[in-house]
Amino acid sequence: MDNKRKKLTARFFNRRVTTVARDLLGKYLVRKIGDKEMAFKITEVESYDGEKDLACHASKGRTMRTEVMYGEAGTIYVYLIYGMYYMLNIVTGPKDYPAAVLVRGLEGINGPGRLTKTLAINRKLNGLPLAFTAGLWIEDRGEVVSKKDIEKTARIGVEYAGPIWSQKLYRFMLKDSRPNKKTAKIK
DNA sequence: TAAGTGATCTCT
DNA sequence: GAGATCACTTAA
Repeated sequence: MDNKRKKLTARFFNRRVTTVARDLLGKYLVRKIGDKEMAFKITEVESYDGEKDLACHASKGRTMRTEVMYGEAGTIYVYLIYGMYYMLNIVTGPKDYPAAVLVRGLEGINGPGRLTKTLAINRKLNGLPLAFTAGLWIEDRGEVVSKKDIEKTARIGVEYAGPIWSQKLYRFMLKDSRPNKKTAKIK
């Protein structure tokens, strides 16, 4: 194994969700399908932190759908939204504490819906541990991300969570790989 | 800017 | 069982 490529373990994910989210920037998401391997740098993430976070699915309590979020750190949480798009999340924090990092953007791929389409991520991965066996894992390739390269903003599409939670700076992105967005309209 | 899409949750 | 909701994308 190449010593520049360190696979992130459950220990990495078993920390505060915002810390994990920030640290995931600059890491590589690796997807292996058959003999083919793809790797993309993570450029944008959001964190969802516990039942108290009204933007978090688990804010309504434990259900069949959210059960995965209560699981072990490093578990893959995939769900379908708007009837068309899969979202990729990584469960963080201790067991029985529902928190997860939503992977929103990779280098060259903007938008969480397109991300999962490109990487062929679907419901079959839901609940699996982030590992070689699932064909999906995250590597540290030795790239250093300094604090000033990280931009913190409010999360997207969570206005229903109310002013307090929708304004939390739980979204992290790399400045230098910022996608060509139209002028950000943050109201 | 509008609309499509289907799983999930909440009420009867 | 029925209806509302939703963390997005694409095409005009």
